[in-house]
Amino acid sequence: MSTSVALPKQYDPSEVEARWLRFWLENGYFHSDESTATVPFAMTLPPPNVTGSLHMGHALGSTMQDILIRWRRMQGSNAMWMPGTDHASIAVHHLLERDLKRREGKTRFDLGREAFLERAWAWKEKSGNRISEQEKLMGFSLDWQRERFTMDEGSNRAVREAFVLLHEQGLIFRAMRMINWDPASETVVSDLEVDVVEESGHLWELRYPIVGGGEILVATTRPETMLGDTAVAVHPDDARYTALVGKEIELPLTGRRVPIVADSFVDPEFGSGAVKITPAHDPNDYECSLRVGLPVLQVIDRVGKMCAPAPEKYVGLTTEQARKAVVADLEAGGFLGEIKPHKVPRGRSQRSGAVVEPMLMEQWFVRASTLAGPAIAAVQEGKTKLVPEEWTKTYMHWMENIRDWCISRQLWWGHRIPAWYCASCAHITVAREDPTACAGCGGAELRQDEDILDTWFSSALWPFSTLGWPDKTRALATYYPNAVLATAPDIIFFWVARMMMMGLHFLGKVPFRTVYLTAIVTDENGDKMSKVKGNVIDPLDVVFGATLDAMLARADAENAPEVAIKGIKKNFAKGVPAMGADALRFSLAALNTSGRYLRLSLDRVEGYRHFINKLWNASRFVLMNMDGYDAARFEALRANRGGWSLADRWILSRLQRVAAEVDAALEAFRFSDAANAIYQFVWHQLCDWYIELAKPFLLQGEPQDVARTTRRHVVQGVLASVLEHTMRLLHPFAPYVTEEIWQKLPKPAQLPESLMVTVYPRGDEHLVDVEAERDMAQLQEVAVAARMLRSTYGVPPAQTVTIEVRARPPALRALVTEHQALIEHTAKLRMTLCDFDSAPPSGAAKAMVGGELEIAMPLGGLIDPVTERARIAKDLGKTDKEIGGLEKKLGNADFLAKAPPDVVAEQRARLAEEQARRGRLQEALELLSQGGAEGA
RNA sequence: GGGCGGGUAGCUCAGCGGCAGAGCGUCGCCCUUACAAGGCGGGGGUCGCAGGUUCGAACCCUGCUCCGCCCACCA
Repeated sequence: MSTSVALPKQYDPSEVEARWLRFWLENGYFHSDESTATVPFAMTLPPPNVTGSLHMGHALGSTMQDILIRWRRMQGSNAMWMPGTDHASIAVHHLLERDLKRREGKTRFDLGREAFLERAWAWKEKSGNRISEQEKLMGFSLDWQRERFTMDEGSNRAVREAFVLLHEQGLIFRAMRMINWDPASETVVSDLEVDVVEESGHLWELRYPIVGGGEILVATTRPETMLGDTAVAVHPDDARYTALVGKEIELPLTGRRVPIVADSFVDPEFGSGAVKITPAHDPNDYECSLRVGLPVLQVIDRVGKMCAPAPEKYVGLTTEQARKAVVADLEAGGFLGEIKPHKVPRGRSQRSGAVVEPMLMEQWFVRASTLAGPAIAAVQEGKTKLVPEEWTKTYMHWMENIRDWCISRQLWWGHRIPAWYCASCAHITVAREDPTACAGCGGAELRQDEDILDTWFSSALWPFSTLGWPDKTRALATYYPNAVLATAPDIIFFWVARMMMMGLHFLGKVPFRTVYLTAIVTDENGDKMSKVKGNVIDPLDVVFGATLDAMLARADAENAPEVAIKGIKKNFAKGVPAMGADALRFSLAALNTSGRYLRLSLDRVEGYRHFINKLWNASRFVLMNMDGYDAARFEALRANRGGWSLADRWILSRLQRVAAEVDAALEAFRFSDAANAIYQFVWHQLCDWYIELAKPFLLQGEPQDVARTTRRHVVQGVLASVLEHTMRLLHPFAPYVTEEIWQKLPKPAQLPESLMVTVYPRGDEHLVDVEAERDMAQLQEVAVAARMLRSTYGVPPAQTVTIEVRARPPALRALVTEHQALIEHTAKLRMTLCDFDSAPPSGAAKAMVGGELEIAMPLGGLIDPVTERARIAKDLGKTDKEIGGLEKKLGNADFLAKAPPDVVAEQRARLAEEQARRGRLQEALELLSQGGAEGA
């Protein structure tokens, strides 16, 4: 038997969350077993960068994943959620090298490869698991025993295996290509890592003297590259230049002579129709040089400075300095024509921000076009579905136009390329184990390729490398393919597409059945959160709270710029209140509609914190009233349906409906629909109505009053049971508060130790009570109408009013009579039932419910005829408008002939109701005019 | 230059052929013993513009317009 439990009036998440997190972890509830026979449901967490800390994008994505995994686990699936972190090659370099520069004034080259890597590992050991700790605090039920890292032994082995296999198959190769060079990080970056921005620059016109007389005009946005020119090209059909093709020009400043060539890529309409050709530093020019057969002269080096064979005086200058010098010298020599402002697209490295230099270099590539085929087919055939579906086009478009993927990087932190060059022959040995001899000539003098692999190479293998591949493990057999991958749309190309290609290639199966693309979290103004703008809402600040001073101190420690400090002061003037993980999680779910962006503001989260608190207090109320309750006895009463009221039947029916709604919504990844359905149920059905209706029955009566005691027991049981099931429904969204409440609720003995391993409710159609829902809805309308009259006339709460209810249909009369107490309690007044055709007292305020029930509130002299007339006239106006529309529709022969019969019948019924309503309202208005005249 | 998404209440967004909705904000009344982080009630919309299809359009089609985003080697 249960006794009352007292809870604090305000919910304090901090203590509760820490306690249950420990409990879940200690009891291994997050762990999954690949040998379990139940249906597997596996997901892989997109591994965050080891450099990172949890940001709102992670919080959103991971909350949606945790909702799915907790939901499926409760449904009985073998739910596995794989955690891990990514070594994030460039990001780590960036961070460590910046630090090295600041503290010791050194570069990574001063330190050397080995020493640098030592530091990197030390740093990783020290701060690499910070983000995992943060994920735990959010309540994410990741299977921590499986936690992996993209540079751990298993991943290393998978990377080697994949590289070697692809190389054997000719899908990885080494080639001289035009690549994107980041001179700040001194590495190649892939096409995806370059952001092209249109910047304002200039178009310089250069006048190249032709050998033998005359000149030819060329235009360029990068005059400094002329030092590497090896030709001038014109269109072969351009009559202006036909005679010049084959002649040479005297390339200013260099003393070189280069030919005038014809190539059809030249647009005769642009500028002069002649273009300078710099094969080493422009992709177009390089292509042209291949077609025409021109030498390639590299005049810009790895750090973005001019180098030989550029003339001595320019060597060592940055491209920017060189530009000034070259322009000045050209001008001095009379080689400069017009200079016009011009928009130039400029590629910048995403990570370093440096202007990317197109360079011709030998690098390793993945032949993506071959791998893309199956990845395209799999999506076309629906083996993998993208949700929301719109993203399919984006994926397809990119895949169909995919280019070879440059995978080598001139960095140190990462997977070193398993290729060895031989001192005595040209053979390149690619091997799983470090070789001791050249596979070509047997020579012993081998040198391993200095480069490492693009971080995304190991990420591409992640869905199966984490499950033991290349070994054929039980885990791989059970959890591959994953059920769902949830990630942000900005890494569809970087990651999703590449996992699809690699997964299909190595396993012959798609890596996941559904890709759920999350929204991008922005601030309340729709701006992307950025540290520079100072508008970043840190998820853990929301959970634990943060003062403005603490936020500023943190920004200062990160050397945030002045604008960021200003932004923080403006956006977080009062700091961030502590709201708990549940409030944040629920907010993210409730605001996550199918749009591409999710605007988050602290106000919104605060609103949902109110919801958590509301739930807390409703539970408090229930627990305060559980004296003498016995769950077993209730189950017996439930079996024979003894003593059930309309309200009991109604709330239980509503519970079934909300469970069905949540189930359907989660199946369709409609998280906001699911969250809002629960919100609506808890607040507006359970709290606003059922708990209010329960109150009178919870009062302790005389023990010998058996009927009353039984009734009380039923109400207690309904409350406890509905609340218990509500906790289950809500648990994936707000795991902590629901566990806390659930543990305290009186409940049948056979349930497990934790809410998170109970069975998730599914809506049961048989338990939906249509009649109870319909009756309850009508009674609610009556109560609401009565409250409206009361509120309109400002009847003081202390004043007892008796309303008169007039209803025409006998069933409605019976319903109202039977549930008089319900109406009186919820509208806080007394009521009498009168004959429909009897006249209400003069000076009564009136309201209609539908067309056949009227409420009259006698107010004696208190009624204000002006207010009342205006109110009723407005109501009448609306009704007239409705009738007008309906009559027009029903008067239309086409409508009657072509619309489905049920629609026609429905419209007829509505018309009848509206007409009845109009009659009654008109009467009221007339009566009021007489009464009003008398009164005045 | 191509492609994608969006314009619905003051704000944020659902609805995507059959009575225009929610949350928040706003206004009025109320400390009614679960909750003032609360209760009750009210007001608020030519569904971006113009055509078309349909018995019927916020919803489907066409054009226009404005706002985002992604892709693209034009000097």
